Amino acid sequence: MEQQEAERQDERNVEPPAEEQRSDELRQYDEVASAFVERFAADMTEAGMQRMAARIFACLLSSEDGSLSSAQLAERLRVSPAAVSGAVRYLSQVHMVSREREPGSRRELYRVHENVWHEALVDRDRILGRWAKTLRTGEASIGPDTPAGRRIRETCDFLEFMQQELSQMLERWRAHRASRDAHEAPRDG
Amino acid sequence: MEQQEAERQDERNVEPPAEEQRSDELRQYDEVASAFVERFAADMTEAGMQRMAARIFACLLSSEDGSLSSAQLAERLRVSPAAVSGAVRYLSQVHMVSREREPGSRRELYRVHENVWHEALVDRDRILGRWAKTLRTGEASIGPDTPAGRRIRETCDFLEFMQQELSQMLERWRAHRASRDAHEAPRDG
DNA sequence: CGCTTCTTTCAGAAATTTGTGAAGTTGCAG
DNA sequence: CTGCAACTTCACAAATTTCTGAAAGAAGCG
Repeated sequence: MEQQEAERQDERNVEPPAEEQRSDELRQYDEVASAFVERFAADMTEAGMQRMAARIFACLLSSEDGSLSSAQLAERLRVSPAAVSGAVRYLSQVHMVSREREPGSRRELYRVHENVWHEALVDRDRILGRWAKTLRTGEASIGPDTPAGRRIRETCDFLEFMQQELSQMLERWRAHRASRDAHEAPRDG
Repeated sequence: MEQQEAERQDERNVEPPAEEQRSDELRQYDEVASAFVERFAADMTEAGMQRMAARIFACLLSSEDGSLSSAQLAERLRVSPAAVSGAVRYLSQVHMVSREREPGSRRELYRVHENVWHEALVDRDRILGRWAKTLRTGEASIGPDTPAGRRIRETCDFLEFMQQELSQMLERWRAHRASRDAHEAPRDG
């Protein structure tokens, strides 16, 4: 229920012309990853996510080992460290990215949580809970026996139903993935 | 995965002091419904929905028979008809509100779709589909056998799993509701 | 037909969000 | 303890979104 106006950022900074020559590591990144990052970030943005947060998340997702430092992100996305900092804070708050410290270094690594989607759905669950609470209160104050009250209750019932289903779905996903992995990679175990 | 900064609009125009005296119909509205509308709208806004759209949706949801005219909405929410018009257009696009014409009148009624949530989830399904498509393309271009490729595929697999589950969930909801209604209101059948 | 009523469209003002540069903070290292 | 490297915070600038007033567009009614 919360996608935005559809299009918004089509041709953004997806400029391939590698100005002078950036760090070696980036050569490969510029080639293909950037295209994916910007496109997937656009999808997420359209669905209501903050743009910079979406870009950073996509960038981490498509990175070699799922984690990058602030400086690396700033370089790849061509934005200031400040922008990275702000977006990462947001992503941490919603449990999509975790921060870790490289032992003997001042570098901090941001990593996509292994089960991002699990985390994301837990948050979603929290949101649904808040909505349900508001709706129950509203139903009571408006009057449970009025048409409006009934309509609100119906909505609330649905949300609570969905909340239950959500956790069961995650259960099934874990099972699904487990059996899939057992089948596809029977070696090693 | 797309809730916003948490707080944003706490004390907005929830002013109870009824200026001079507005239309009779509004007396009751101002009392309690407005509080609910603004609060639920805030919840939805925090989850990423456009503010005005959220307010209008909440207002319709808590209205006597689930439908109001542009003028009524403008009056209740204290905004210009123009703002209503824009938000309603958005709500129509995402299938949360439908417009209907009162037969012998120039009035147009906006109505919350009977199964708003069904509609909303269908849209959600569409979004997931788009994401999955982007991810598949990305997986291919980045390389299915790279760590990043595998991570992207995992994400995609999950989304597609969720897409399937979504429709099954709606099925179960219909069953759930049907049995509930049959139990709670066995008369009339 | 033209008047009246209700809604939409459009240009622009206001408010909000987003991103930057610069200064500040933290912590390793010599 | 001084220096440096990496990240964060802050004030401000830019871009975007959101809402309004005014004018135009429909549609019933006399």
